[in-house]
Amino acid sequence: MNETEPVSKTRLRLWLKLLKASNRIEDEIRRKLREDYQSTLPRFDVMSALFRYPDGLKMSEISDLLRVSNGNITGIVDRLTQEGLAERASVPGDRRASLVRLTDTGRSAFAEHAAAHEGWIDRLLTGLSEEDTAAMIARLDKLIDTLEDPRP
Amino acid sequence: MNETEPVSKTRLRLWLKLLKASNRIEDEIRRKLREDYQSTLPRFDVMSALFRYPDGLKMSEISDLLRVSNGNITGIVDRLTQEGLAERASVPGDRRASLVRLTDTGRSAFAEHAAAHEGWIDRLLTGLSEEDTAAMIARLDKLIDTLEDPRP
DNA sequence: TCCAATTATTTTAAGCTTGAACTATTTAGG
DNA sequence: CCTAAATAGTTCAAGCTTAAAATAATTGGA
Repeated sequence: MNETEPVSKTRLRLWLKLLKASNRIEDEIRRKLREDYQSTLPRFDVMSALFRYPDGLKMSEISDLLRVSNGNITGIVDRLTQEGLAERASVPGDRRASLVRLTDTGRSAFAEHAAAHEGWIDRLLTGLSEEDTAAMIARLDKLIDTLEDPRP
Repeated sequence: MNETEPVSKTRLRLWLKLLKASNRIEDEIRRKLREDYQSTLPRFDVMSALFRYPDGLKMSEISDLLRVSNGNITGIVDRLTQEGLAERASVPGDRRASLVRLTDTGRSAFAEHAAAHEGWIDRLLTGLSEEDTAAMIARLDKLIDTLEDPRP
């Protein structure tokens, strides 16, 4: 590649490769969730958040954690509760809010999905050495730090 | 981090960071496209593909390039043509197929969006050094190679 | 105590996304 | 030449996603 490539072009190339890699992995995860569990990645993400908080999360806490809109969470939680995987409970002292928890069924279903998910990722990333994996993690940490920094 | 972490956990951590970084950047790109151009990332992607092929692409060529379903492309191209940014033309000798091209309006709009897009990526990735950028690119190339390898 | 401002969630309209079914057309083999 | 199989694109149902509007409830200051 040309040594005189402007740094903005190099960064664009980095972004396109980042996008390509994450899209390829995500496509595979979505396919496996659908085929093996008749589920979806957004449901998996919501269940994952709820799994980490056994006492439950409020709707807006879920949307904050997952960085998606409240309206989106309403729809996903509606479907999870319809299928008996999650339930809404009232919040003492605040009739506006509701607390969402996984049911026992939901917890065990998620535990199985999560184990399988880890196996899929393990297989997909087998081609990277441990050194490359560690080196990527270190640099992604730096990148994430700069992305989260509110300074311009 | 614990030296004895299983390699599958390390790979899972890598995946989650990859996802976090690409989601943060993508969210910002989507926001800027909507606020500055009243456009969307899928439209940008389709226009980008068409921009690179001035003689046009068939519908299924667009869906192959972008790795999305034909039905999705139908909808996006419908809206781009309704807004005068693209047009469909017939394919000599094959009445099933159609060829999609950007209009002059579409070409100039995309050129502006693409220049802005490069500037946004440049700004978002400013926090990474040139060494780190190159090191990431090299490793993402390896990762992409393994993801594209059809061997199990 | 009252009420404007704020908050929590749902609803809405619009865009995107998939996989499957459907329609129209082309291709290839008998 | 004929027709089954394959192909190109559209339509459909269902799920996701956003931002904004709407509704119900809470909060805090005058």
